[in-house]
Amino acid sequence: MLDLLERNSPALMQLISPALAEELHKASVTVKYDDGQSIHSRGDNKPGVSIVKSGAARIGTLGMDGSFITVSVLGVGQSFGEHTLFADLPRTHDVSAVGPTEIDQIPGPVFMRLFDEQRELAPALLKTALARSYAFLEQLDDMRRLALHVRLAKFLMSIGVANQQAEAVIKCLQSELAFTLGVSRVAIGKAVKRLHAAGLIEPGYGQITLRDRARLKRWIDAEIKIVPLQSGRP
Amino acid sequence: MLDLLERNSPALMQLISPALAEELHKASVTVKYDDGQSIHSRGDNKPGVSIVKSGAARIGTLGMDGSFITVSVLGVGQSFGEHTLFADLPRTHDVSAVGPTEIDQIPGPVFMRLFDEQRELAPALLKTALARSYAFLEQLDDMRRLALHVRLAKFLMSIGVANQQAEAVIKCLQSELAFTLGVSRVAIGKAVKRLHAAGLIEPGYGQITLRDRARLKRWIDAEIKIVPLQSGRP
DNA sequence: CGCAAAATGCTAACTTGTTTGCATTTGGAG
DNA sequence: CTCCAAATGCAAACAAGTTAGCATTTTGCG
Repeated sequence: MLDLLERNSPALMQLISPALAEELHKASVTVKYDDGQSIHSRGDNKPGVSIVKSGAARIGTLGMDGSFITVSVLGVGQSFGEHTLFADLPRTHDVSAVGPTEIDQIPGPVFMRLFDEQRELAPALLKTALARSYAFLEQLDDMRRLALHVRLAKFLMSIGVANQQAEAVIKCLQSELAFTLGVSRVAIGKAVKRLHAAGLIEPGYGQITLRDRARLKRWIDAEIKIVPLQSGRP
Repeated sequence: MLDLLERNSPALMQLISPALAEELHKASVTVKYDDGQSIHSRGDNKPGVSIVKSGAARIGTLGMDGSFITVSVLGVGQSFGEHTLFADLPRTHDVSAVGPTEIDQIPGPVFMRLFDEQRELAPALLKTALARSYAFLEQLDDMRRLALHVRLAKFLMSIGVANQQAEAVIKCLQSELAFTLGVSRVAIGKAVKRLHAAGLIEPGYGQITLRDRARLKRWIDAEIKIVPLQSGRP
């Protein structure tokens, strides 16, 4: 499943020591879910933190008309639900399993006890919260500022990142891209055509090839027209 | 200045004890800015936390073409820049003063020392970070899901909240609303006309009157078509 | 291979936003 | 009170999204 936001976000479990990770796991109740099964519903009022142990969790909002808007898909090690403890909010989103999934559920009071005892938890939680906050903000900015084909290019770039070579083949359906970027398939089709016409990508059946990632990056930077950010600290 | 996001967000300084607030102030360097003066620029790499002592700070992104997109306007007691310490990010936005403004600047190492010593700081920071995160998310959701006139209604509702009576007069220009919601004045004009036609608001010169806030709320809930959230904890 | 299902391409009619330009209304300064 | 500047209203031409429907290409299965 493609995801716009969590790709570059750190996972809580990777920010803490193995010992603390084990503590968290021991403090939790592990629940198994089948594909598509509901983990939490918007409006639920049972405070606690959840951590994806295996599989993935789709976070989103279910409309009364049956529509569903995905906010993010969390992978192994990622946490959610912190806002029920620290921000006095109920569950704000619907969460469901993507594929067979195990979730470590840590009840509110238990988590708060660990939070008080284990000093390394606070900075790790802050890091995930702030990184997400920034990812959301960037997304908001992009939606206001950038044309769809530029947002698409940016997204494809963020996926193709793992690859070292200039060319990168991305296996994805246009309908998945549409869903992820929150637009229709037709609109994605047009955006793909534009990027193809610019010689940046090569569309295929169930895949898109980035022809030259360095060139694509330069093209994106030129389109975005704001100062590109460097790495965090020197 | 109207702001979409911070209206319902807690301010760091209101979440901590007066003693700790004083500690933070003592640890900081207070800098004065004139209206419009730049406080930070995107890409700056000087880690630290800033707190609005008086006035207000506009957070946004300046495009190379001169365009500026406002993300939020922070009022007295609100903090920013935490991500430079906890999330390993450079300054991601341009920040400038709205009116004569004083900012308490706390250098990174000093803030981290206080963070380690003062246990109440972590939960307060988490609360602000998570509440902002949720506000951004809701905003993203609304942009994808709701028509402009519904978003406008929701925003007017959030402003008129302080008032106890059914009617509430909101002093604001349509161009300010346009700026805040990130659309053109013409689009706001059309949205206003629609809400007026529905008998929900009464447009005026430099103001908009909410005719019946309870009815407006019901109308919004019906349009939004997702489960309205209740208060945080019972 | 041959076929059915899936994915993509494309068109048309429509909606809602943008920009531009100008007319009209309103409030306040002199 | 008069007049000017600001705010609002409105229209036209355009841009970019939506839904709906259907043609075409591709893949994988029997």
